[in-house]
Amino acid sequence: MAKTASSKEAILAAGRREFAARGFSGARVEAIARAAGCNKAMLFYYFSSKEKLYRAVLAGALGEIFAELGGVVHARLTPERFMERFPGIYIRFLARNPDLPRILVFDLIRDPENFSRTMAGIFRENSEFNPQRFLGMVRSWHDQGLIAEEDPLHFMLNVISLSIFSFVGRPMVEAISGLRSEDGEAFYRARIRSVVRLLKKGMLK
Amino acid sequence: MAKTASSKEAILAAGRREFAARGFSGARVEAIARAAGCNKAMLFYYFSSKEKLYRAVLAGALGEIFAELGGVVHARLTPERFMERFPGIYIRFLARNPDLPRILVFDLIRDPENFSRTMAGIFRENSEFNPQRFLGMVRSWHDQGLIAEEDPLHFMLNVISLSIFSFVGRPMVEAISGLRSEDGEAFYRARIRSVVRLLKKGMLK
Amino acid sequence: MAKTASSKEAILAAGRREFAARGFSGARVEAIARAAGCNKAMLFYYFSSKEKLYRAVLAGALGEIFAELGGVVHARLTPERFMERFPGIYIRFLARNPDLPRILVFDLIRDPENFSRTMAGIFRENSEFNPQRFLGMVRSWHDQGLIAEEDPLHFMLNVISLSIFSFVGRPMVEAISGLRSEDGEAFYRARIRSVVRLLKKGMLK
Amino acid sequence: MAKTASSKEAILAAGRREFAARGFSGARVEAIARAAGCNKAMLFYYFSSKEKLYRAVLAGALGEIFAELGGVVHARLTPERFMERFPGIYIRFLARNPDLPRILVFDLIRDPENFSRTMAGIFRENSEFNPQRFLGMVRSWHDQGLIAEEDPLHFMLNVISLSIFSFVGRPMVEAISGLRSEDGEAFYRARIRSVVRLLKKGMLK
DNA sequence: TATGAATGAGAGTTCATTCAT
DNA sequence: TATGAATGAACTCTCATTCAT
Repeated sequence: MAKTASSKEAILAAGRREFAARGFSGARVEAIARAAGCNKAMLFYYFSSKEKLYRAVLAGALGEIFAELGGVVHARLTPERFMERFPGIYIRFLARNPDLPRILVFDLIRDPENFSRTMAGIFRENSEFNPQRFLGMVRSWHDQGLIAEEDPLHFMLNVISLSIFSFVGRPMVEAISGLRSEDGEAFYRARIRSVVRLLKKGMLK
Repeated sequence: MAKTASSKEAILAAGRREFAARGFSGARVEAIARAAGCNKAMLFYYFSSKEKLYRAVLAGALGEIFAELGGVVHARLTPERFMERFPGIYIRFLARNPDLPRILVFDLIRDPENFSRTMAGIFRENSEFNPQRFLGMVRSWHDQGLIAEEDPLHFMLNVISLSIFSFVGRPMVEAISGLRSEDGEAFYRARIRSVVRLLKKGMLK
Repeated sequence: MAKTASSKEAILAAGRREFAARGFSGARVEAIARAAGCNKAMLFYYFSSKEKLYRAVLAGALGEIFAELGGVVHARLTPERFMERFPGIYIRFLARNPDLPRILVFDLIRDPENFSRTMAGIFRENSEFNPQRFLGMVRSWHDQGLIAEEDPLHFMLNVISLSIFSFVGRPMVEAISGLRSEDGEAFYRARIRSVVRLLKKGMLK
Repeated sequence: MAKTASSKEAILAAGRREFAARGFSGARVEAIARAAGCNKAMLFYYFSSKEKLYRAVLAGALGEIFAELGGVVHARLTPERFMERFPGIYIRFLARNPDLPRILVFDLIRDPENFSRTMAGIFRENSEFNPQRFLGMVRSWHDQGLIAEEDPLHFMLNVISLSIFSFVGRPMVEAISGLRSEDGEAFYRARIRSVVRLLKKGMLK
């Protein structure tokens, strides 16, 4: 990487790519170091183990995602506005950072405990997105008769599933359908449109 | 495993569990053999490599899923009926076979090419579910003005995302929300209800 | 090593030599395997870690020593007879097995806790030498007015020091004195004579 | 360490402790530096290698020991006086500097050649203790019929073994006997008494 | 005199795979 | 069909040492 960027940052970035591509066990410390343009030993100098580097990468990934979410959620948000904006912001963000959903999903499967712990830590440190506040908002939407879904957990599962699985599941659906979707921009635009329509029509009262 | 089951079957079953829990690279041949109650060498005797055992496991998993799907899709299916039945069947099936979604998603990320190839092979051998026929059906639903989504790829992404991500994403949403969902049956019932309602209200015209 | 000897034995023997020559940290797993005529991985196959191999070596060394001691100590032993025979048997045994005192002393310094634990284990399994019985014997010798030293701990320290330090300390004394002692047999004979005389004259009443 | 002590001194002291506890190979340069309160690089700045630092530590240890010995040996020394005073002085000195016997014994085993060379160097620079003069004294004691042991090498081995092995062998004897000796002062007093009595009774004519 | 960052060689350990029986 | 022993390559990690400042 650029000589100006500190080695630590370079390792973190390279680790993110490698872990996203191969998962924790599949990733090679050697490959990460090479990609970061430095010595294997530096990785241990800064992160002391592959595991800890991985945690740092995961924490970074989650941190970015929730920083992004913080921007969408604010006091006077209506459910309509939320459903119009969230999928676009989220899907575009994941498209710009394709490693993120992979790392998330890999870890979600491999070690859910660790995932939860890391997330809890993120929320503690990141004041921009407050999950409790958001949950309260969803509940009040239901109480005001604005949305059909009364359980905020399922509300969120619906929203997040549609957004995040767009990425992971795309090859699956392509394989099933035999259709190759347009690459890049066109696909995301269509995807966002489809999700927004489904959410608004399906969840607003 | 049981002395009655052949070693080969025992290895396949153990492999499925191990691969689901740790992914391809994370899985250990030794652990699979031990769990199968036999010698490491037997694994190579029957499957000749870890990679080939993995492919057999993945093929088995996909085969089961599409056999299940075959039961839902038939000539006179209406979209309403499809949306009422699919999530329930699919979610309950995945709940009974929790290793399946994990293996799918792991492999989807790790090696999408292989995933597609394996799927294509499945379709060739498995006459019960014909994706092309199903796609045609979705298109005709749209042409008849029964559904809002014109692109069958996004139609399927919507349906599948909501079902499969229920499993993978549950710990994520629990971590965000701080809510522990009811375990097992109650959760699945609620999940199915929510997905069916969303799909019917959101995608039917 | 001989093809007939099992690899496990060969590794144990090679480990003893290597640990004696270089201590625990100085010893190289690679070197042990090479000396044992087998692959590094075999060492882990049988002993699972360098540390555990080391413990096995130490336990073996201690076991041999106490098996030897068991031969000297019996019911009707007089202190005179003990002092006449013990140094000879012990010194000759250590001379035949020069790795033993080195390993003992290395470990005594490095990890006294581990040393004690290992010894305790040896005594439990090795019925030939019963330290408690021997201690009782020493006490009764003093009560009968046969020996001057009333504390059995110091009695043993005296006896053992003179025997074991003959080996470790020899290069030290040679360096101080500038004298090169005769190698091998002649030295041991002289050493045994000197120790026996000192013990008998100095400790018998 | 203390800001007043120069870094060089601090490193030497820390090195002595670390080498004594873990031997040459077991000692870590990093740990020494940390214990000395300074940077790893400083260690190389002052001593240019781990090996050279070790030699400096060993030389220091031996120097202190022989400086101490110089005080005991003087022209008109009688063997009786020597045996009365030497064990006490030596044992108390080692008790005050517990790292010394460990380093000595570690090195004695690991690299006797180096040990001898270092010792020779010490004697050349340290006029207070002249081993040749002392040996002549022992020989003349024998010629005058004052002591039983005619070989000065065995005379010294006897004296030194009993003193130095008190430290190294103590955990061994405690493990054998199951007795925990009194800690500290009481043990040393008893040990000195026992050694002095044995030497005087056993070696004086 | 002091430091944080960097390095290369090599350490212990793991792992898929094969062999002899 | 089954097994315990063996292997070589690769892996994560360590460590003495050096460099730039």
